[in-house]
Formats: sequence, structure tokens, C-alpha cells
Amino acid sequence: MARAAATADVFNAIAEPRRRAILDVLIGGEKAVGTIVDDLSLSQPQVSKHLRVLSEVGLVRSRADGRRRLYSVEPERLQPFHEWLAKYEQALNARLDRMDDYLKELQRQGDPQ
Amino acid sequence: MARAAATADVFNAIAEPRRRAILDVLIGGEKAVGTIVDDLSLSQPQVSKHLRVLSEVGLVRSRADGRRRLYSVEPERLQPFHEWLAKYEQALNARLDRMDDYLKELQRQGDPQ
DNA sequence: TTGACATATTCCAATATAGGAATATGATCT
DNA sequence: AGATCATATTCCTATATTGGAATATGTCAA
Repeated sequence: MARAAATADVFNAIAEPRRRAILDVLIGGEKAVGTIVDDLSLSQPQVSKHLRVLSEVGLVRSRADGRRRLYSVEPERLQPFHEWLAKYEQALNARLDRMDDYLKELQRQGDPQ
Repeated sequence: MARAAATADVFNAIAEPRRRAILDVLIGGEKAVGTIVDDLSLSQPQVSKHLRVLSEVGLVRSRADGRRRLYSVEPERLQPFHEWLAKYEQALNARLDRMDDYLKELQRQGDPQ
């Protein structure tokens, strides 16, 4: 079997660095395809294809504006990331706590009171 | 050109669902390969290969324990992901604020004081 | 309608992948 | 040393991908 499709879920969609770059550009607000092309120095078809992927997983929306097409980021769709990451923050905090305890213990022992 | 390597960065490493599953299992603490195999009903080579990828991007560590090998999660390495996500929280909050202002404005106008 | 501009899609080649099967490596015990 | 258990690696196939070039679609203006 091959790797999962880029459109399989948000995790696969943001694995591609240029797609993250596009999202980063869109944080500034709604932008036309051509603007993204200029900002990132990517080819127009490349940008359109990446936008399609982002669109399929719901990370961006688009609306027509004359002959242009304005894309904007849909930050609500980042929810899965938040949820997933939250689990590891707990693990991380627990670890930091243990580290803290350890350091305190060292300090206590080193202290010839 | 082909897709970026799974070992290219954390983003690519966690794009694969089974790798996320493995990380999830490891949140519970250090575990041997065989334990992961049992917990997730994956093949042993599959798990070893995924662990290798996770290891290469630093998301897991391993230490020898007799003939077993214990893996643990290294949540600090999710920092890039965390930072990336933080940018979008700001964008999201800004958007919610604007929405809030808009709603208040509507309310104010609708209020025949 | 014709032309110009903006974006999307198709076709192609090269590549990295995930999983399965078989096998190699490493460690422990007798 | 030999057997066994635990894990890692190699070889293979099928597949999805990214980027480039060319082209199609869609929209506005004269």
C-alpha cells in the first residue's frame, strides 16, 4: 500500500511545506490566487493545486470576486490539531513537573541546611 | 518531484495515522515494541518501521531493556507543531473578536434605546 | 464576438511511501 | 555453542504524490 492521500485528513494536508506556507500567507486575510503566487514565488498551477487540497479538507474557503478567486483560511478546522496536541501537553507538563521535583530534590540534598 | 520524506520533519511524521496511534499508546509511558504490536494489532515490522521514523524526527526515544527495547514519547519535539498552531489561534481569536464586535454593533443598532 | 486576464485541470515523469514476507541482528538462558 | 525470544532490516509491489508544461474553463472589457 502507498501513503495516505493528502486529502485524507488535515494532518496529511499540512504535511506539505508549501501548503503551510500558503496558509501562513492567508493568515493575513483573504487573498487572490495571483497574490499567493507572487508572495511565495510558486507557479500558478502549483498554488491552485495546493489550494484544492486545502479546500478539500476544509482548511480554506474561496469566493468569487470578478475573475479572481479569493481564498481565506478557516481556522475552525484546526480543531483536530488542538485536540490531538492537548494530549501531549499533559504528558509534557507531567514530565516537566517530574523534572521540577527532581531539581528540587537535588537542591534540597545539596543544601547542608 | 515526489512527496517529502516522512522523516523530513515532525509534520510529515505525524501525517501517518498509525504513527499517531503509536504515539498515543506511548503517552501512557514507556512501552516495549511487542506491547505496541499487541495494543494496536499491527505487525511487528510495521511497528518497528514506524518507530524508526518517529525516532528519526526525535518524537520518540528508546532504551534497551534486556532483549526488549523500550520506547517513550518525547513531547518536547512537538514544539514546532505547537508554534505553528499558535499563529492560527491568534488569527482565530482576531476573527472571533471581529465577530463579537459585529454582533454588538447589530445589537446596538437594533436597540431602539 | 474577440481578446485578455485569472484560475483550474490534465497529462506526464520521478520519487517516496506503507505493508507483507522473509530474513538478519541482538540478547538471554541452558 | 545452540535454542529461543524480541526487534530491526531488506526486498518487493502498488499507489499517491509533487512539479512542470500545456491546455481548458471562466470572467470581464472593447
